[in-house]
Amino acid sequence: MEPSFYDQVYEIVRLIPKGRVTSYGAIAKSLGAGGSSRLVGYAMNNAHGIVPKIPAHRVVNRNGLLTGKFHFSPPGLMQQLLENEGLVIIEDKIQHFKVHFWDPATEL
DNA sequence: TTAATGACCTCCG
DNA sequence: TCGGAGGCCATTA
Repeated sequence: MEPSFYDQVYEIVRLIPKGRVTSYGAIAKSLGAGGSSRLVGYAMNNAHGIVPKIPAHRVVNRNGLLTGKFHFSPPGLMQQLLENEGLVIIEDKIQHFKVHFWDPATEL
């Protein structure tokens, strides 16, 4: 099976350093997909059965809002994991998001 | 092959 | 400032 968009997304998410977060659009752009931000989220949907485990909790939307937290079980797990990384989450939104933001296109 | 889906992003009212 | 609708592209059935 050739490396598909999904594999690219998985690899990028796994490269996210601890205590850092990124956005779907940033990942898509770094892959050269630009407008395929939805594909990143769609890939995360399949990431539940991917190994090694994908730190999807480090991937949020452009506003730093935990839009996909409801896909976790329990839904509060995503916030809990981010807080464990040293991040601050209030009302399902990452505080100082731009400070903890990790741009794969820049870091890589 | 066509049609439908989606953990988003951006624009317009 | 807040809310709603459309568009983007790859994967799956």
